[in-house]
Amino acid sequence: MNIGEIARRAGVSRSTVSYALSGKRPVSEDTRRKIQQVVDELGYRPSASARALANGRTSTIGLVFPPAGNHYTGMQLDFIGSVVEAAAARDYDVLLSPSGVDSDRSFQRLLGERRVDGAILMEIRLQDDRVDHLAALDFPSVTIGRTARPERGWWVGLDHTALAAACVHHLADLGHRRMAFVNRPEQLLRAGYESAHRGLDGFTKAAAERGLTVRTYCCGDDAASGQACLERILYDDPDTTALVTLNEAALGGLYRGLAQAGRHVPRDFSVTGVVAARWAETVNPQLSAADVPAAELGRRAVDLLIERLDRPDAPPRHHLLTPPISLRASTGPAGTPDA
Amino acid sequence: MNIGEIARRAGVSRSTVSYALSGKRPVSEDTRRKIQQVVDELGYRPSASARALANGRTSTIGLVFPPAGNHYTGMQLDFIGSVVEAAAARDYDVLLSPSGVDSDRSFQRLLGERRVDGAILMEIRLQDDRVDHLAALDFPSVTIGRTARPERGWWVGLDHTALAAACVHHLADLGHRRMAFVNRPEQLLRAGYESAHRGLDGFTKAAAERGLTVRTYCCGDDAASGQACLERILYDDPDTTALVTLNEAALGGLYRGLAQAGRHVPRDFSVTGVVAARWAETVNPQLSAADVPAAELGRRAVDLLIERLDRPDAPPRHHLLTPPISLRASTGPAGTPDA
DNA sequence: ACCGATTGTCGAACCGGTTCGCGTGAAGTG
DNA sequence: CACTTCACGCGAACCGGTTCGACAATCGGT
Repeated sequence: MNIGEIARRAGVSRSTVSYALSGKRPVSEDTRRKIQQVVDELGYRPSASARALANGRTSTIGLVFPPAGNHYTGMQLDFIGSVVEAAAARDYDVLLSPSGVDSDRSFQRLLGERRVDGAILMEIRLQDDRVDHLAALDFPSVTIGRTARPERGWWVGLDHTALAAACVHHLADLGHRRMAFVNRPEQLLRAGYESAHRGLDGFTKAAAERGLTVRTYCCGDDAASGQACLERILYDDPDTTALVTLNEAALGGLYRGLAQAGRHVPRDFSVTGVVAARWAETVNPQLSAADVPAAELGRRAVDLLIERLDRPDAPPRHHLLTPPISLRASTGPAGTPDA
Repeated sequence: MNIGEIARRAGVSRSTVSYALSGKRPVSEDTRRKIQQVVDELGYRPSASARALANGRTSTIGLVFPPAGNHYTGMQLDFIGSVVEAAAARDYDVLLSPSGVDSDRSFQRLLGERRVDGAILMEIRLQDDRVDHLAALDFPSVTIGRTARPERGWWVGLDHTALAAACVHHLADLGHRRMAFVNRPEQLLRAGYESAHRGLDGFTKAAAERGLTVRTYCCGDDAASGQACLERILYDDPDTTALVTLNEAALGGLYRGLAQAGRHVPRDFSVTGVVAARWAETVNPQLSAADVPAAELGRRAVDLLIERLDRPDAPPRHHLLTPPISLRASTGPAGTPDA
């Protein structure tokens, strides 16, 4: 069931079959029909490996996603789903690669063995050797998130600085004066994860601007850590009346901690942050938050990558999104702290 | 940077390079070292496409996951993560394919174009044309979940019947006499999703066995539907004191509905079901539930598939798991209904 | 000193497509 | 009717690996 077989049965040469199927050269209507008929009868489909070898394109894009041991968040699932779908719509397959660092085995496979035409990277760090490596190789790639020097790159991303600041302003407008920031785990912050850094930055600056009293915390990516973190927040400053978080996975724990401390949301305590909409709607009360448009980011990343593949020396493009805060039920006016 | 280049620089033939790297024939220590040195210097890696074409193996497995439009659940993310990791550990890549039906374009790509050596299928239905199709082709595959006739297949799965029954018994032992079952969306039930069917079955049979009064519901995969569903449950039978659910995504909504109806969990109302541990720990109070060992299922699926690839006519194998109920904080003794 | 076995390497064919240059027969033109 | 033009299809080379059969050199044995 290879192209030779089709050629034999249709009574033409292999090249004619190839041209008939690809349309890269004209073929008479008669032979085209004959070939198509044989192809349909046998259900022939050209081998992806052979084609890739011959024309140097695999029609596959690599999705490099966070290394193991990380707890995956709902956002990441939405990314993956939307990337795969958008790619499929453009006739590309998606190869998953769990990869942390540059010298990683699976990263080597992707690039060195030329399994993919281009790559999409998630979980970007401000200083990211994978990104530098790919840039040095001039390998077509798009990042979801941006490094400290995003000028020459192709990326889609969220303006975490502005989003965290928007959360602060939202709370400050409601009268909150003492608030906490619950970040991703310290390990990720130290590693330089961009969302953790820029989010922290935006929070800190906006808080200073508004003259607020704030504390910032790192928190593990799970419910138990969230609960512990909240206990610590109230221990460090019992007058805290609000928090901003980037940590989806800790959210349930934060809520539990508040409930156990007898703080009612939103009457006694306001919670907001940057979280995927689906997650925000799951907790009780529903979270007022900047909804991460994960599906849209994924789609746009694919669009950019394919554009880059089609026109190899197009100038870099990017999309920076700043979704608004969706008001739900987790924030409210600050009461008098000691009442 | 192909094998010919390496051969030239090392002063040997292409075949010698191939043998030196694969070890499939002995090569003298001297030339082996020389070749290795050149390879290291140039950072040479053999092209995956060429290799796949030559020896007919892609070293890639396909992961067929649910069609678009579905809300993805946390479980699915854990599957994907663990599959990718387990595959990477065995030197396989994972190709994602969003696919519903047999005749699907991306399904055709996977099989027809021979992009993968084998496949793992998620979201199995009792009658599943994809599974039948693959079986007819004798294409190596493993399903996560099992069809109505699983005897001749390779699969890993959860015993949803037993798990749902265990939930019923757990609640009945606590004294609950009137309970509801919250299933996945009706559309999925009608389509024949195995977890929905077997779960419903197990629930119904166990309830009959214990002489309980029960109602069963289908519920959309999101928080809003969960909330609506709970309202309906209490409207249909205000004396309901417990529920069992398979629907992770609706869980938050169910809880919210209970809170708004003034029912305290677990004092006035018990909730249990079959849910990924991470999710069960996120809600407040934490859910007592049979924890879906998604990561383990994913790992085992990869192991089975690779075993099947390595030994093409080994007899079918499978793993049926029945995780115990983890007692957390969402179930408690039934009070007197009218008190 | 001769012979058979062993060891290490090479050349060629093959996997299944794509693409380039060329030949052939029919149609168009003066 | 001879001559260009064009449309169509063919054969061969190539992509970058793997694998098989053959061959030369070395070795041990008698």
